[in-house]
Amino acid sequence: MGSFTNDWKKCKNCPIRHRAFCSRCEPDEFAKLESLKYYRTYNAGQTVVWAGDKMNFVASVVTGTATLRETLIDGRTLMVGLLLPADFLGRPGRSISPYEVTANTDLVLCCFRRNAFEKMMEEMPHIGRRLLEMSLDELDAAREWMLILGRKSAREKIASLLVALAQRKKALHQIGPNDRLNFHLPLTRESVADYLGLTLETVCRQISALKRDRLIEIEGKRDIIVPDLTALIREAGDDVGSYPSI
Amino acid sequence: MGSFTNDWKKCKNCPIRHRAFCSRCEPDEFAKLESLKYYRTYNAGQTVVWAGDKMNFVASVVTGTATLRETLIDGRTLMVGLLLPADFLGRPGRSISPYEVTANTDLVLCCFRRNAFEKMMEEMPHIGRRLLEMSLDELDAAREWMLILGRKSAREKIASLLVALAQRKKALHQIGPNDRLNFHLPLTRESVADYLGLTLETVCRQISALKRDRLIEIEGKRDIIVPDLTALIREAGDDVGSYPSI
DNA sequence: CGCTACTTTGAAAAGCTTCAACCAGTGTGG
DNA sequence: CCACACTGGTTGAAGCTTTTCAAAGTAGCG
Repeated sequence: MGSFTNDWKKCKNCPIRHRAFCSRCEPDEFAKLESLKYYRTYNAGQTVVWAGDKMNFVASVVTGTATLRETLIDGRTLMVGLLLPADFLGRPGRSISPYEVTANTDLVLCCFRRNAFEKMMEEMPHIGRRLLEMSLDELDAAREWMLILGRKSAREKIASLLVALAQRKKALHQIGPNDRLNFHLPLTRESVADYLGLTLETVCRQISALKRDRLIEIEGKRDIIVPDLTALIREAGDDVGSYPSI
Repeated sequence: MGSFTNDWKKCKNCPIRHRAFCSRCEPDEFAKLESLKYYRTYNAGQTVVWAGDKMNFVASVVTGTATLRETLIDGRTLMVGLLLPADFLGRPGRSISPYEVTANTDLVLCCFRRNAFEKMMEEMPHIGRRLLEMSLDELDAAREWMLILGRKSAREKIASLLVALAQRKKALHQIGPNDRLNFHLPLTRESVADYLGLTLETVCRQISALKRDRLIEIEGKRDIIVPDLTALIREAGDDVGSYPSI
């Protein structure tokens, strides 16, 4: 890559600057970060760490997405987390990763050696505070996901995932309440199954059923149109009122 | 209560001092904590906060246990967390509780007004750091629980819960590898079901099945004896090697 | 004694998975 | 260029697991 394509490697141009663990750092602190950070890139499908392996760095996702996956002895697996840009990977104070981390798309990580990061945390209280906030957000998200996994039917699970993706699209693209709401499903049917604790056949059938019942339309295999988000939220078993700005 | 029963109200005698958010505080910091803290007590079954309600304090569990519960519009519920002594309740920076918190047994909380706590966090970096550690532990636990909810069979779910309780008993009571391993199940069948995403009938049947298959023995309704923990771990679908000191 | 809360068990029904076949699109080597 | 394999997706039928509905047993307590 020519240097003119590397603008994002300066902290001040970094696309995740305002949401990552470093979002509250001051200019002089960014200088320190700049001197310690390094980038790693992975291709879609590559594994970042295996479950139980040592991981000597922590990182922010800069671009792309990664999945956290847990496995039982007999091979059954479940995705337990999805890392989006600005999300944090790794854990200060522990070197063994309890889950397998895989690049879901092409992935760029902004990395720090774990020891260096821990020392930085001591020096810059901003970092620890932001990291606490992010962890608590993830904890809330994990618990909401537990409710989906433990109590929702297959149809409700699929609807919940589609609602979540639709909400994200809405938030990112400032889509008005009357615009046509569409988005790309960034996962294979198998990954959806892995995410929701279903089999891929059940995922297929339920997506087909939602289409048949006119709750969604599908272009190609992966592009979803939601004609009536409120109806889809109801199908997900959620309270329409609990969502912002419907 | 006479003052002679209140020894635990001094931080230095507090039973959770070495594990709670304050575990790394210095003597002068404890003085500050002592001046701001106050206690609340709840009876078994009482609600501490309703989902969506404002909560103007944060707290440590001193004695007893509490449950975090999420609910769908039609009334289905799932326990998404179990707070044991030393665990933290509430969230700095947010006042609305996303879940219902209920006292599972008689419960004593060591409380701080949220504003006061947030100011304390600024002043004492120890607190934030310990809280981050605790949150990350909880996040790992939540993700492990997601695997149980999403991929395990009813029998495996029950076995997993019993293994977890057996492990806790072992850790707390220094039980040797050859001692008889028994513990009290601190939940009704209905609560177990709520915890594992099952119905209470399924819980009953699976407990009966485990008993029939000699993987557990039962005294009364709630006292469990585990003759062979390794066998029970296998029944839970877990890797025996992943547990410490079997 | 007769509540009430908790537990157990059975039978039928629903829901999801498993096994199997098949389709569509894409890339590859003869 | 076509045949072939490969990946991802769809659909059907049978079977198994869990839920639902129903009935009845047990223990603690006023």
